[in-house]
Formats: sequence, C-alpha cells, structure tokens
Amino acid sequence: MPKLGMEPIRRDALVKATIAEIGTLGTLDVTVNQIAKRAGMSSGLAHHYFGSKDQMLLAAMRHILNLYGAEVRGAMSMANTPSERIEAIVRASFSSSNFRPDIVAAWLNFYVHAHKSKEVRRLLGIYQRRLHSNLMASLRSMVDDPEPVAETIGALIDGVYIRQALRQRPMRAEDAINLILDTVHQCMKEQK
Amino acid sequence: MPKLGMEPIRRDALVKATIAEIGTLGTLDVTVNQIAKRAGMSSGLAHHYFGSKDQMLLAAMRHILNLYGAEVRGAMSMANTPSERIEAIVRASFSSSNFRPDIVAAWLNFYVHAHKSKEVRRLLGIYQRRLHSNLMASLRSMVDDPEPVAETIGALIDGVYIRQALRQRPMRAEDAINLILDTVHQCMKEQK
Amino acid sequence: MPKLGMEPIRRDALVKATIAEIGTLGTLDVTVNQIAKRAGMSSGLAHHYFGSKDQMLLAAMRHILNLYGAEVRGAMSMANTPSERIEAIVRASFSSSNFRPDIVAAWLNFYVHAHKSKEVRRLLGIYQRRLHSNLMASLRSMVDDPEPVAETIGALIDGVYIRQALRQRPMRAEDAINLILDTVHQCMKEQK
Amino acid sequence: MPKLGMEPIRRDALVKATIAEIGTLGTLDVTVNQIAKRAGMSSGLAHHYFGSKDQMLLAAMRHILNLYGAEVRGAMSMANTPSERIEAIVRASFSSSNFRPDIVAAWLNFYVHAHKSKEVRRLLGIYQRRLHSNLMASLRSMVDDPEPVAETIGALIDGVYIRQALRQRPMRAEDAINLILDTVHQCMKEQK
DNA sequence: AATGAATGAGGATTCATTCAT
DNA sequence: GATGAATGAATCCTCATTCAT
Repeated sequence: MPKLGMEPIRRDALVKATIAEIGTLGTLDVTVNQIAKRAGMSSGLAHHYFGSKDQMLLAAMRHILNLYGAEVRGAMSMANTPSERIEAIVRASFSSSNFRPDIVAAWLNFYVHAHKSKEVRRLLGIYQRRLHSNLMASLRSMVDDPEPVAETIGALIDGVYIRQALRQRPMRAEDAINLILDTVHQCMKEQK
Repeated sequence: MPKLGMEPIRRDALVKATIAEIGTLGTLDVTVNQIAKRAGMSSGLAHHYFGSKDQMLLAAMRHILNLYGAEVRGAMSMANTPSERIEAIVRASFSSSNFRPDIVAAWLNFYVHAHKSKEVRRLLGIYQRRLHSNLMASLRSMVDDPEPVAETIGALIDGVYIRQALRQRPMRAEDAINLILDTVHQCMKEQK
Repeated sequence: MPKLGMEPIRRDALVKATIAEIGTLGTLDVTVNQIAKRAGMSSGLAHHYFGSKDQMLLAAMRHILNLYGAEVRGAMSMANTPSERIEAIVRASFSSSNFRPDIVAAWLNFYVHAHKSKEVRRLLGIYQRRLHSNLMASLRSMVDDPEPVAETIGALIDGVYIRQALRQRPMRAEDAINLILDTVHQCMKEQK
Repeated sequence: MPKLGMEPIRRDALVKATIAEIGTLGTLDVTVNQIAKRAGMSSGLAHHYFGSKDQMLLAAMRHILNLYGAEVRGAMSMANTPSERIEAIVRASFSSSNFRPDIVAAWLNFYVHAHKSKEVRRLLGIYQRRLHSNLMASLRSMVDDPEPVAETIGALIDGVYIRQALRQRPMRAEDAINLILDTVHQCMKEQK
C-alpha cells in the first residue's frame, strides 16, 4: 500500500532491520531478502531505496556510529572536569543504546569487514581518531604521558566489546564501565 | 603419481593456505578454490581431505589455537615467579608466530564467526577459559581481587588484537606487550 | 494540477523521448523509467497512456515511419519525371529529419527487433512494400527489368543506414544521397 | 559425466549454441540458461568456461567473423584477376556457411549491439577495414575513383544482409550475389 | 590419490507493471 | 490526471560439493 513520503520511514526501517539481522545471525552474510522481510517489505523496495546491499550495510554502520557519537557528545557536554570527561566517554560506550547484543555484534562485524571495505575503514578510522583525540584532550592535563593511556582505554573498550559478543552470559554495562574506569584510575594515580 | 603418506602433508598445506588466504582477504569469505590453489592442489582434493569447507576453517582455527597454546606453555615453563608467568602469557600472545597480520586477521574473523558456528564458539571458549585460569593462578598470589585484573588483561589482549587488524601502520609486538604489562603493573602496585 | 487535453501532448513527449533514449543508448533495452524521466513525467503515467512498454516502442516505430512516409510523399508530389521521383525517394530517406543519429539508431534497432515482434515486422513490411512499389512505378518506364534495380536501391538505402550507425565520423546526408544516385544512374545507362 | 579435455568441446558447443539461440530468438536477449541448455549443459558450466555472458557473446561474434574471414581468404587465394577478387569477396559474404538465417540474424544483432559494446565495435571495425582494404586493392586497378565503389559494395552487402533478416521468404545466396555483382559491373563499365 | 568437469541452489540486482493516494 | 511506492519475476553469477576418470 504505497503512501507518500515513505522514503525516510522505509530507510529507517531498513537500517534497523539490517542491524537486527546482523545482530541475530552474527554475520554480515545476511541476505537482502532477510533484511527486507524483517523490515516488512520486498527486496526490490530495499534496492529502490539503497541501490545496493553494500549501501544498506554502510547506512547501518553510519547509524551505529551516529548513535555512538551523539551519546558521547551528550555525555561530554555535561562533564566539567577532565576526569569526568574520560568517564563520560567510557560510559557512553556502554550506554544502553550502544551496548546491546545486536549492536555489539554488528559493530564487530563491521570492524572485521573494514579489511575489505574502504568506506567502512574510513568510517571506523574517523571514529577511532575522534575517540583518541577526545581522550587525549582530557588526559593531557591529567598525566605526563597521555598517549599510552589513551591507547589502553581504546583497546579496553574494543576488547570488552569483542568479548561481550562471545559471552554466554553478557556482561552488564555497569561492570564493563567499572572494569575500565578502575584500570584508568590506577594508571592515573601511578603517574601523578 | 599419487604418493603414499601424503595426507598429513596435504592437510597441513591446506590449513596454512586457509590461514594465509583469510589473512590476505581479511574475511572468511574465501572460496575453497582459492585455498586449494594456494595450497597447490585442486578443490576436489581439499574436499577429499576435509569433507567440507567448514571443516577446513575449523582445522585452521584449531591450528592457530594450538600454536598459541604451545607458545604459552613453552613460555610458562620457563617462568619461575607469578609475575614472570603473567609476563610469559602476555608475551606469548604477541610472539612473532602469533602476532602476524594474517594470523591476527584470521583470529578476529573466527572470533566474530563464533556467533554462527557452535564448534568455533566451543574452541574459543576453551581458549578463553584456559587463559583465564592461567592468569588467575598467578594473580591469586599477587592481588586481593584477581578476577577483574584477569578480565582486564584478557580484554586488553583482545582489544590490541582487534585494533591491530585495522591499523594502517601495524603496532610492533614489543609496544603491544609493554602497553599491557605497564597497565598490569600499575594495577598490581595499587592493590599491594 | 492535471490539465485537460494533455493526452496528445504526453503521448507525443513520450514517443519523442523513446526515440531519443533509444538513439542515445543505441539499444531497445531502455527502461520505462528512463523514457518517462526524459519526457518529464513518471513511469506510472507512461503506462497510463500506453498500457505497456511494448506499445510505447511500437508508437515510436510508427512515428518514425510516419515521418518518413510524409517526407517521401511530400518530395514525390513535387517531382515531375520518373527520374525525379526516384531521386525524391532517395533524398527523403536521407532528409535531415530522418538521417539523424538517434533516428538511424532507433530504425536499426527496430529492424532487428522485427524478428521478435510481429507488429514491428508488419510495420516494416508495409514500409518495404511501399518503398518497393514507389520505386517500381518509376523504374518501369526507365528500365527493362526494374525489379533488381528496385532491390538494389532498397538494399543500398538500408546498407548506408546500418553503416551510418557504426561510423565514427557520420557520413553527410549529401554524400549518402550521391553515392546511391550515382549507382542508380549507372545502372540506368547500362540498361537503356 | 566429467571427462578430460572437455574445455575446447564445451566452448565450441557453447559458441554454436549461442549463435543458434540468437538466430532463433532474433535477439541478443538470450539467457545463459537457454544457451547452456541448448549446448547440453548447466548454466554454471557455461560461466565456468566463459566467465560471463558477455564473453560468450563476444566469442560467438569472433566465431562468425573468423568463419567469414577464412572464407574470404580462401576464395581470394584462388582468384587471379582483380575482377575475380571482387567476385570472390562478394561470394564469400554469401557462402552457405555465412548466409544462414541464424548467422545473419546474429550478425545483425551484433552490428546493432556495437553501439553499446566497445569490443564488438572494435571487432566490427576490423572487419569493415579489412573488407574495405581488400576491395580497394582490387578496385584501384579497375576504376579511377575506387572509394565510392568500395563504399557501395560494402553498403550493398550489409543492406542485403539486413533485408535478408526480415524476408518472409529468404533470398537465395546466388540471387544476392548476382544482384551485387551486376551492380558492380555496371559501375565498372561506366568508369572504364 | 588426484583432477577438474559438472551441477544446482542461492543471492544480488533490475525492471515492467500495478495501485493507493 | 499524476505520482512514485511496491511487488515479484527474471537473470546473471558464484560456489560448495559431487563424481567419473
């Protein structure tokens, strides 16, 4: 039943269905048919709106990164000290909208897929640089040598993510956050 | 002219070709033909020895885990103190035979693939539990609450791995090791 | 705001867009969307007016044949001798409205398409018979055996057309006309 | 039932089936399945040997051109005078192996398809230049201005071909040859 | 043991056509 | 009258797997 102005609605539905499907199957080897069916439409329509499966995957990736970016910006805008900023970044990474099993699974799949796709590589590169510069900006006033600390935090976030994807019983976001923040704090004390 | 006793040689060649191919392409979406060609034989023969592509991938996974396990055991057998044991485990993770781009890429692909494959999930579970118990055994005598420290080390190793797979300029093994050991040492001091 | 009496305007726009699109792409494999877009309307409307893509192609074919027929009639009405009539027919085939690259390309595509479409075959049959009888009417008073001369002229016209479609540098209409008329004149002299 | 050394046999069967299918359906819009089935194999195998449908079409085109080229060379090697050479070329164009309905239909389809395909354009260009230079070589010693005669002969050959494709009752090769040779002879006499 | 010929299922993509608005 | 949303059939192509030799 065709209606007017469906484009944004359909695109949104497809992006969400793509993430859900990747999250459920745990792989980027999802078919356009599966995605379209989950989004309640035909595969032809999915192509009509996205042109290709690749563009659909890319849109899903961008959606995840945008969600994450918004979360980080929101959390940081409320932080007043460097230390709070670090905490805000880490918390945002494990917020309830980001640390969901399907999002985590999709995220990891894209991480690995970056090997093959130039655009995915570019998008992840942006995310990584932004995370790194955010961390560095706060760490510079806190420790003498911020570089390895930033590196450690980044690795910890990604490490907790990848392990989450495998856990039989998922880790709670709060535990993930504490794990990382505790480590950070100890690195801090040491250097100060 | 078929020769006798070729089986182990062929299987080994295929396993190595599988890892190399996954490492090169950066994905598990390698074809049996590609693997067989790289191993210098026909795809038919590959099936003859492994029965299915899935079995080939699994064999490659086991090969990587065995390499890693041997490395860890070797390193630990030479360690005399708990602290040396921790260091041995971390060093083994980044030894020259494990921290190669193709191995890292294959590792990550299997990590993600665990979502789909029960057997891969089982194998990775074994690796994780072994790593965890190895770390705990040493950490128990070093800190009051070893659990989170073990968790942190595990996450750091996996995190550095996944980031390595994306880096334009790969991180040197020595740097990876230091990054992790430094963090560990600081967590230690704190608790003592 | 739909207007009244749009039908002939729309149909005409679609027919011209069809020819232009076939001429540009050099194939009948044009999509209804391409045609409709070029005609400044939606594909749905195109179907509304023509019922099917096939009918659109047919209308385009008829348009070309009508153009050609009108041109021939016009030229012949001004000719006074058999010889002038022959010349009129040949000239009409290469008039500026017929010998345009897009028209030529469309013409040839329809020629080949006649294999598949009964209606196209019928239309081209009419054209061929009309051409033939026009030529014969004039040739009868000029040569003893007009049949092969008519056949030759027909083949030359079509041959020059098909070659035109492939030329890197298109032949000028005047040259095409002279080529054919010269040949005809020589055949004439011979027989007389 | 797989056998050894099937490649040339399969390729040949596919090329012939491609021409037959195009000839029967009168269009390049034949499916790989149709071709493969006619050649007695699966579509997968067709792709195995040719890589793509396009390559299959191209191979068919080359086959037709090779047949034609061989015919021309054979006929010309037996001709002793310029006049005989011209006749040899024309006769070769309408030999029983070239002037078959399916070959003619395929030829024309490729002619039109040259608009779209660079490689087809290139192949036809070679054929046209070879024909032209063959004709010119003989005509130079026969007439003062050979260029338009060569052009006329070329157009006549192509024109008779395209008309053949449409005829309800195909023209006999002998009639086609005579039609062209008679015209040529009259052009000759005139100029001498 | 080894090959590579052969199949066929499965997936992305295109497009004419329909239809609710 | 007009749009463009929506469908689904059709097609090319890939690839794991099988099997005759």
